[in-house]
Amino acid sequence: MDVQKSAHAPSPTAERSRPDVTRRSQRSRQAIYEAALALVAEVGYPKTTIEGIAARAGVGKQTIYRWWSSKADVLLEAFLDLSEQAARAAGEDTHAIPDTGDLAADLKAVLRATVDELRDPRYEAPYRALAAEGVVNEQLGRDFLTKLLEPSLQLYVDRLRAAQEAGHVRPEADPRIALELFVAPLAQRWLQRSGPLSHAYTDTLVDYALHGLAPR
Amino acid sequence: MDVQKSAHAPSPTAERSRPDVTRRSQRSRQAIYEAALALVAEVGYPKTTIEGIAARAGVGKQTIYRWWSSKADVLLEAFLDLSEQAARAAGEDTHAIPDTGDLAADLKAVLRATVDELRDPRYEAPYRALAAEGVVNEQLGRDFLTKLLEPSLQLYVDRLRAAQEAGHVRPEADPRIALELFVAPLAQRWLQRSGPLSHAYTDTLVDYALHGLAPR
Amino acid sequence: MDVQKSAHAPSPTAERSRPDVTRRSQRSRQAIYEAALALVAEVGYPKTTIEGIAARAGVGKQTIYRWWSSKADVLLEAFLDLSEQAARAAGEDTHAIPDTGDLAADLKAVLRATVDELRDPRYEAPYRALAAEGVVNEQLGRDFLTKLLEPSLQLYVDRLRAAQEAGHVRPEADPRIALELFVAPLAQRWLQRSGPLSHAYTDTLVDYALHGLAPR
Amino acid sequence: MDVQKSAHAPSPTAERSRPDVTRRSQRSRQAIYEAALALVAEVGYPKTTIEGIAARAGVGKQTIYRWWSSKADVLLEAFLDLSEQAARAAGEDTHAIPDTGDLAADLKAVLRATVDELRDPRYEAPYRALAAEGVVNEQLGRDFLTKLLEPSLQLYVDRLRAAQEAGHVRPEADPRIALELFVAPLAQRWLQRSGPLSHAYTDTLVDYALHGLAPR
DNA sequence: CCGTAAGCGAGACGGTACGTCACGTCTTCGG
DNA sequence: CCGAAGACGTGACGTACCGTCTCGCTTACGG
Repeated sequence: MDVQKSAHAPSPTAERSRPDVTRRSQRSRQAIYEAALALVAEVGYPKTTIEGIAARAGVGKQTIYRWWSSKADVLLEAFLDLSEQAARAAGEDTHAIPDTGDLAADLKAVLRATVDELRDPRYEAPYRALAAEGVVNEQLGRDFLTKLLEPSLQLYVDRLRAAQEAGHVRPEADPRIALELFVAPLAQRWLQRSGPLSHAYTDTLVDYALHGLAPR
Repeated sequence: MDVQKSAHAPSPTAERSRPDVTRRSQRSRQAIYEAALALVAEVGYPKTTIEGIAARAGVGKQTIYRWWSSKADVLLEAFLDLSEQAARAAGEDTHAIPDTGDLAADLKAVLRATVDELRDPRYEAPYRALAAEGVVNEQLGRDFLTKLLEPSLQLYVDRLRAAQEAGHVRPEADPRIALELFVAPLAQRWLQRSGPLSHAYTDTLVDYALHGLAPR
Repeated sequence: MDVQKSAHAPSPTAERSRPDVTRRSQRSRQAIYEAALALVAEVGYPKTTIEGIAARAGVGKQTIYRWWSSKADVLLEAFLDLSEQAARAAGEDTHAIPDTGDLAADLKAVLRATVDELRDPRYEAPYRALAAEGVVNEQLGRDFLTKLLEPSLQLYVDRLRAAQEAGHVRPEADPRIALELFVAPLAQRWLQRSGPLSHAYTDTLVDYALHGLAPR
Repeated sequence: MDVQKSAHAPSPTAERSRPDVTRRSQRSRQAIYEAALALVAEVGYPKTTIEGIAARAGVGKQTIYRWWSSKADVLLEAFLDLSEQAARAAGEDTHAIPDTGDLAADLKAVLRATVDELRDPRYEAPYRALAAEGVVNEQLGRDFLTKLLEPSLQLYVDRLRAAQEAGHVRPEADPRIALELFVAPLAQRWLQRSGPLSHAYTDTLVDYALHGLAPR
């Protein structure tokens, strides 16, 4: 049966006729990523427009709308792509947290690297833009969190668990919360410009978080 | 006397023809505040437009452009006005942190109240919008910080210093950094939706921050 | 040959990025013409706005700005289009001046027809508007003259020259000036409402012009 | 004192509370006339605004709205004032048409003077503006006609009647129409820029009009 | 190996909002 | 109470982008 299928079946599996991924132009995709990052860096996120990205990438607007649903979406993918490139360029486990046995030292080292990264002008503009958009746009916020932040945070969870097993952290402490004690203040300062970022600052955070504010 | 004064000295101090503040319509100003807050709550910040605010407030666009420089600026003032009203309505020392002698209890009480406030739908939308805009727009970010956040943070600084004098906090700890240990994680979770907000959560933060993660 | 031409030479002759005429929507164009003429007739030229035309035509403002430079420009083209349609509808030589051998009779016939046309409410409003705008706006005035008036005036020149050859008009008379003797007074009366328009009036003009005011 | 004055009786006699003419500031009036004429000459009629006139005249907007009903109205009065001044400056019967007994010569002389006047840059801009506005705005058109044009035209009527009595013009000719034969073409050429203005041109008009186009 | 259907660059289209300008009204002060 | 000043509600301006929609034109595949 099904003799007369006649299938111009537009969507094999998809519910909403997604374009044919195999025919996608990688050339255009890369050009769009580059244009998006460049524009955000040059004129800021709000003045970055889809038309502007298309023009700069030498691409039709439809090519953007075909593959992404919004400006924020383009930028998120562009940023992820940038991160991957950077990661690949810098060798494998760039962001894995070392385990020298000295938890405080390991955390300080990683946070110092983070501070340096946050100051890299290539990252600053798009990162801020994504963070801001995520605050207001729930869908993007979730994507930003799961695709970009969670993987890094998981590394802290792993390291803290190892420290617990080694008896360097209170066994009943929840690592998912514990890591916020030094990560959140850093993020906050950077996002809100509420104070200077420095290695000394993150070192202090680690000390306070590990040993508490109350006198021993 | 002074018959031939003729002095129509227009600007006593002004640098560039600012409108005459004494003639400002308080009626319009209030209507604009209300419209702005309502729209942000109803349709979200990005879909809130100056034209929309003007229409809803029954006001000309120019009346907005005359007194504010941007949508964010309007919203910031509207929010400040809302806060002031709320403060006046709730009696004097609403936000002062109590000092019962038990620092942990006092902090937990305040943070629980903060959690409740962050969940108030009247505050959520505009607060998020302002926080997001401040991330990307440096000028607004600074205003947001100094006018809205700093006064609250200062209360923590004061309470922490009192605790230091009472010997409940290590004397060498910097209160400005110390407060970030419990304030920043809460802010972060709320802004990034990276976890549930609850009284239990903030209680935990206070415990971790005061006593540290390392075993005693 | 020419394998690597790569020449995407964008503008062969163009001076400054004119829109692509081949992609122009004829549907919109006609709708704009109709809306413009209707609005001028209904509310008058000064109260006719580009926004109004766009709204009535169901068209974006930009579609007007893309193809025309001003309200007057739209109206001029709309009026030209209207004239062409009317001409096509009325057969070929509508406006050609007949040559029965009796110059006075021929001129009177044509001027009577002109009087009737000037009273047609479809023509009155846009025609007045264009004439008025042309007085003040030199560029439009020239367009109005060359595209709309000159062709008609040329018909008078032709007829007068034929009359000269037939010995019915003084051979040294300049037809370009001569025609003004009966055309200009009619135009003037109509534009300035300085007197009633009637067939008797134009007949009189022709008589005066052909035979002069001085007694014979 | 005067605590219970309360009398803000708005309109003592008038049907529509016209302001008290006796208190009118002549200083402001003159300043407004000058500003209006200057602006029309400098930036053109459409870009001349009431606000601009008020600012340039050092006058409140209300002072203009109190005494005039529209921009066109201001300009008409300003122009009338200018004409009167010019007339007063140039002695009495400037514009009276001479009667030397030679009608053609007299008309040529007057029309030559008119051509010269039409070229005076002080007159050109406001005159054009008023003529154009009058075409489209019936009320102003009538005022323009009766206050500015009719008095001049009447002079031609008078001169033509005198010529009729002297037997130099056909007795059955209607002077009101006859004058249009040379006045309208000149006006038309000037308004529509449909040809050069020169003394030779107006001379020709007079010859054609007086002696006709048909061969004698 | 050739037709056909996709992705593509381009950009016109119906719209919405922008930020500015001028309108005509209204209110405040000073003379 | 006139007049200078100018804030106000209104509405049009001309521009910038939005997201959708054709247009040819490559370009890869499947009969």
